[in-house]
Parts: sequence; C-alpha cells; structure tokens
Amino acid sequence: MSNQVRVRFAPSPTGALHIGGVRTALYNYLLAKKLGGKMLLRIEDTDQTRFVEGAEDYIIEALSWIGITIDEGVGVGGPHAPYRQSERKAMYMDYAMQLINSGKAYYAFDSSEELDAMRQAFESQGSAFQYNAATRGRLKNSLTISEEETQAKIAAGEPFVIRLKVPAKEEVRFKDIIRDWVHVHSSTMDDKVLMKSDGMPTYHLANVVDDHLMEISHVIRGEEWLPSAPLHVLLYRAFGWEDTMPQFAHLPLLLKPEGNGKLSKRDADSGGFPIFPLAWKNPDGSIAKGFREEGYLNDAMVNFLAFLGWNPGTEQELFSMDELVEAFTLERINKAGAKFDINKAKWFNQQYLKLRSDETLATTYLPDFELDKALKIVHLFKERVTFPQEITKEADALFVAPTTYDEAVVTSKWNDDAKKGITAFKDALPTLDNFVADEIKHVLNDELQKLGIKMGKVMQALRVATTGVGAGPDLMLSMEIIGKEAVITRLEKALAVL
RNA sequence: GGUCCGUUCGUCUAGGGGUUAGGACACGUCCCUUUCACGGAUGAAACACGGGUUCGAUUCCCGUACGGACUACCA
Repeated sequence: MSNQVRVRFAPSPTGALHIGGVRTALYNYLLAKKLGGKMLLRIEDTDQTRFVEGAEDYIIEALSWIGITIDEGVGVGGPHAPYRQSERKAMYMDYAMQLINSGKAYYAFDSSEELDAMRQAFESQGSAFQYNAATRGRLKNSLTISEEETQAKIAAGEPFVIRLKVPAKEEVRFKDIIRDWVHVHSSTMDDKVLMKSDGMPTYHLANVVDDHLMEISHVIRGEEWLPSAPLHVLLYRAFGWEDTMPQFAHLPLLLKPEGNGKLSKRDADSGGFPIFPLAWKNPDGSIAKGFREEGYLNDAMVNFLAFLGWNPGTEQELFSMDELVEAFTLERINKAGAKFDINKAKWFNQQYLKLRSDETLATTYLPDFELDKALKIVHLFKERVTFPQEITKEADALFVAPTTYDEAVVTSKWNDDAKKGITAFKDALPTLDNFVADEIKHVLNDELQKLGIKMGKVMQALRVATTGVGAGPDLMLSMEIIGKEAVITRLEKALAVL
C-alpha cells in the first residue's frame, strides 16, 4: 500500500447538505491539499428508503461552489469506481460472507417486531437491550440453530441479516487524531447489523469495506460517529485489515447559536439565516434558503467555516483557501463543539466583499448600469454593506426621488439658514455644466459663502432634501450619480413641501 | 438509563505549571467625518466546581456538576 493521503467525503443523498457537512468536506479537502493527497467523493446511498431525487447533484454543486474540487469519485470517476454504494451492492455480500466463514459474523433471523418487543421488555425492567455476547445465545440466529436449519431458512427465502460477532470481553481502543486515545469495552457494544435483509449493507460495513478498498488514509467525519468508531475498528480487525486501517479524526459538532444542542434547521429559521449552502427545493415545493442565494460569498464561507473548530494559532483572521491549505493541521482542531454565530459569518462576508474589485462587483451586481456609472455606485456603497445584493438595492433606491423625509432630521436641521442655502445652491446648479462631485461642492461652497452660512449648517438638510434620509454615503458623489436635473427637481420639491 | 466525548470573556478562540490570561465578532466610549457606515483608539468581559500533585495550578491527576453525541435492518 502507498503512503499517499487519501480522504473522502461520504454524504448520504437524503436532501440538502447541512452546513456542518460542508465544513467536514472542507477539512477533508484541506488535509488532502496540504499533504498532496486525493479528495474522494463517495455517495452513501445504502438506505433506499431515504433516497431523495436531486440530492446528489446538490452535493456536487455545493462542494463546487465552496471551492472544493473532487479528485476521484462520483461525477469524476477514478480507479475505484463505482463510487456510489448502491452500485457496489454486489460486493458487500462477499465481504460479509468472508466474515461468516471465518466465524466473525453470523446470520440472524429475529424480526424487527421481535427485537422491538425485546427492547420493550428490557426497558420495563429498567435496563437496555443489547444484541451481544450476553444475549445472542437466546436469540434466533445461526449460533443457536444448526447449520442445516440455517441453510434451510436461507434457501426458503426467509429474511435474515448478518451481524458482527463482537467479542465478549475485549478492550477496543484506537487513537483519534483530535481526541487521542479512545477506549471502549466490547461488552458494551452491540452485534451491529452488517447486511440488512434487503441485501444492502449498513453504513458500518459499507464504510469499512469501501474505505479499505479505496485506500483511504484518514477518516475525517463528525463527532456523531465517534461511538461507532470502535465497531469499525473491530471490523477492520475481523477482516485482517488492521495494519492498513485509516487514521480517525472526529470533528466537533456545530452547535445551536443559543441554548444547547446541535445546530438544526429550526435554529437557522428562527435566527433568520440559512443552514444549507445552496437553496433547496423541498419535496413539498417549499424552498429552504441557501447561503449562496442570501448573498454569502463563497470564500467568506470557507474562511468562516474553517474557523469554526479550527484556528491557525496566529492572529491572522482572513485566509484564502490557499492560505488555509498551507496553515491547516488536524492537530489544531478543537475538541469542543462550536456554537454557530451568524454575526461572525456576516463580518467575514463584509471583509470579503471589500476585497472584491469594483469591476467585479459592478459587472456582477449592477449589470443593467453603464459600467462607468456602476463603478461609481459600487465605490459609493462597497464599504457600507455586508451583502452584495445591498449594492443593487441601494443603487436602485438612488434613482427614486424621496416621498417622505426623515422627521428627526427635518425638525432639527430644516431651518431658515438651510432653506436659504439650499435655494441659492439649487438656483446656481443650472449653470454648472460639469456635474461632478468636486464641482458641485464648489458651487455649494460659493453660494454658502456668499450668504455667510457654514457648510455644516446645511449639509444634513440638503441630504434629507435630496435623499429623504439623514444617513448615507458622500452626498456630493451621490448627487453626481443622481444627475443634475433630478437633483434640482428633488430640491425644488423639498423646498415646496417642507 | 448505558457507553463515549467535552467544559478559557455573551460567541469563535490563543495560551499552558509562575502571564497585566492574548486576539477576533458582538457591545460601550472617544477620534475621523456633511450624516451613517468604514477605519483608528480605548473600555467592560473568561480559566464550571471540589479535592489532590506541587514551593506554586487556569494549565497535570481524580471526582462532581453541567453540556453534547450515540444507543435502528438511518447514515
């Protein structure tokens, strides 16, 4: 086997990808790039009942948006194809049989109803039912019935599952890169189902077999998998693959912004932010918001997500994908879960928006304007907004004359001096041929000087007369964009109305 | 209930046997300014608790509390 780093992101196509899954994919990708390895995408669709149309395409598009390129896997192919577990179905039974033949696994014929009843019974006595060394001798499986009887049942088409025969008393331990040694006693583990009665493998079997076959070097996944990691170790051992077993790294969870528990769709809805990278159309037709559609920039999301559970140990906050690759190490990932703070995401968005060139912003968000004008508008708003669509909104608002005027500003700033100054300014405007900020300011200055009025006395009044509000970007630049005739009209109206 | 994992400002976190416990977001104040924002400065704000080990523990160990994940023929 090679020493090459090979990691995989292995989601289930059960719907839109949760933002936590995006972070998991990102960490996998960062490690792969950092160590010159390969990033695989494997689709874990062994549960046919949960398959959702379009989910796979969604996953691929989401990864692509975030900037993760897949080296091998669904959508791109590779030496270990197919990468969709449903298409690998046939081989899993062979591996399960290998375990049956070596006595590491066994057939079980207990029905779901029987097992449920068993759980009920145990629960009523205050204990938990486990299908393991302590109980399997009393259940319906190939360990309690004869070989002939077992074969007869199978031949008769009776449904069965294959379970791992977990050792009765054995200390199972493995080294997690993030959590160090984790140990569990096998007596507390279940004889997990490996092959389901529909002929599909469970996650546990499929994941171990595929990771082995695909030569995965590091399994980087969410903390929710930590409890089943010992089982996977046992599986590697049962197959005799322990010496090539991948290294494990279980990532801390993304938590609710407030209160306790892991981040859910509900939290996102009540917090007014998305939880999916891209908008997703639910089967019922409703649309779930996506970060992309809400105006979050992909590189801002990458930076934000990377810092949720990891940090470089320096005081640098802004990292491009390349810089992240450079700085990333699994060892610097935190153990504790991280609360999802959308404020921080917004801050990153603002930072990255400012980093975008005026040209990019102008052409992508103000395509209906002449480039020259669009650039001026971008310049005006770029540093004042968090989301790019706000630029569009502000731009449109710029060309709509105010219908109401901010009362607070009017009462405090709209006085005789202001009126005099604005009137003079307005009257002088028609003679101004080159209607640009500097010239406009000159005119204003000259007129006010003639009247002996200070600039500060009229600025706010002029602003409210022009835009209706008391806050905004540079007024002179705004006027330049609005245009001479429109400004004059607005001032006349304000003078008449106020 | 059982198993496993975790716990530094409100949040994301740095640090690690002796520090004024550092940074970022958010928040307050001030400066800049035609206002708001940006930017700059500044302030308030944290080692869950109890034992041990030690000259000394926020840091190491053990408990407790609290939180989380898992506990399906789902992943």
